[in-house]
Amino acid sequence: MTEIHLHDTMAREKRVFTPADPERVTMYVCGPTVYNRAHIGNARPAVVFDVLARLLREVYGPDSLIYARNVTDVDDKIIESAKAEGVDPSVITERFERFYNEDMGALGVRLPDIAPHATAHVSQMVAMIARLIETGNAYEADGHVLFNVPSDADYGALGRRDRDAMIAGARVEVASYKKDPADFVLWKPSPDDMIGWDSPWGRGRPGWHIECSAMIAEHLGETIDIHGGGLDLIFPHHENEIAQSRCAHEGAPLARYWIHNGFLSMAGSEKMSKSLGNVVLVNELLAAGHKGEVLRFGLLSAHYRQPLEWSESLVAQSKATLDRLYRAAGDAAPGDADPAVLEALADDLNTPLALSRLSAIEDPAVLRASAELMGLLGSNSTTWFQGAADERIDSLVAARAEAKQRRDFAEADRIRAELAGEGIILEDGPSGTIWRRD
RNA sequence: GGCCCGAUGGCGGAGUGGUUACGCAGAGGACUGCAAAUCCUUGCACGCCGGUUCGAUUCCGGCUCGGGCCUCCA
Repeated sequence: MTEIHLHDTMAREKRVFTPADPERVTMYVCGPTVYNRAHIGNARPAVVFDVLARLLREVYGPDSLIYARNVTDVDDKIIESAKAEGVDPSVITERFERFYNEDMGALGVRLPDIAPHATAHVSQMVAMIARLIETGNAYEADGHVLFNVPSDADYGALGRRDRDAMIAGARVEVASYKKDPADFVLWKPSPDDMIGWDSPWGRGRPGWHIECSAMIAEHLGETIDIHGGGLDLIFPHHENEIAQSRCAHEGAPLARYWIHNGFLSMAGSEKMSKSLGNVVLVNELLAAGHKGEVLRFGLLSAHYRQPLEWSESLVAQSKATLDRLYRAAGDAAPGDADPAVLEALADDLNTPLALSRLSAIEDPAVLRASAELMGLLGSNSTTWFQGAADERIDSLVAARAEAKQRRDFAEADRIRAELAGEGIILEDGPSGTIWRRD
């Protein structure tokens, strides 16, 4: 069996991946908060962990992985959007979850096995919060329930920061009801006109961090194999998840491997973020005519832990490379994957190396199977280059062939130029002329 | 301010204590009626300053620049 190595954020080094149970590998990735459309930076973790899921299925068997990616469908930003539109929050969350799945689907991201929704797990959250109060790790104050950070001696291990650093750097005013400035919210009160649930502490709604802890315990267990997400989630989100889960589960660690993807930035600027307004939405890129697979290739062109600068030229290069790979693959059915490609992926998901190894593959069937490990080259090449069939183009191509036959090159070139004006490129090969959309 | 990460040729991007991938773009050639595609050939790099070493892009230290996190941003 292929040995997988993964960089574990907790250990700060690459470790051999050994699942607790090879027949039931568990992975949880923090999914979207559904209140707006995904930008290309949001797509990076979705694509990266999609590739990891494919790798795990390749190595351990298709049915041996349980991959869960949550949907955060209760959140203050959602509440604000709903209020702004004068609709129920579910209208917002259902709309943007659909958009999210459409956009990610266009990038070749498969749906996870489980997509738990926060709103469907409030009772589990309430139970976990109650348990944390019991164990002395949480307390009720002013309608809120807070996790008491000093009660957890191991707090801060993932992000490697001590309490003084956390407090010294705090850029948000500390709420007066907190016993300790580092304490974070597990439950907060909701006014009557706001979405909320009844609880032992009054009507309210859960804090963000408890959602993931409760859903992981419900669907995957107390200790999972892999927990993933973006680098920015290390602190506070994952740190808090770890503390909640460990304290509620008698010290059982939440995850055995922590995997974090690096950030995507826009060329010449800083982090792409909603608050900075420098976002490029996935659906906008698609609408501009970029194929989802091209975007996927671009996202995989850098190692997942490296920073990635998104640019027009990255998209253009990705397309050029993918075009060449599709030509090489032709319409061959997938055969056996090249071990060198699998080996690159097994080495901490080294997709740039894996992609480069595709170039060395001579056999179309092997190329196709190897690329499919990364969710690439899934179409047949005719569809890739031509899209929908077009009789008008076919007949023009036929007319040009006739013109060529009678050596009327002026007419042949006229037709070729006419099509070129529409972005159609002709290629004369030994078996006739084929066309493609540029 | 604290913690963390990065810096490789025109561009993207692996990797390595000593012969330095691969792709895109460029140049030349073959092929083609001309192109396109393909094939062949080809130029181009390891941020700066020290140190360790027979030898450093690779290890160590410092610096510069860039990026991320510091309570709900992937």
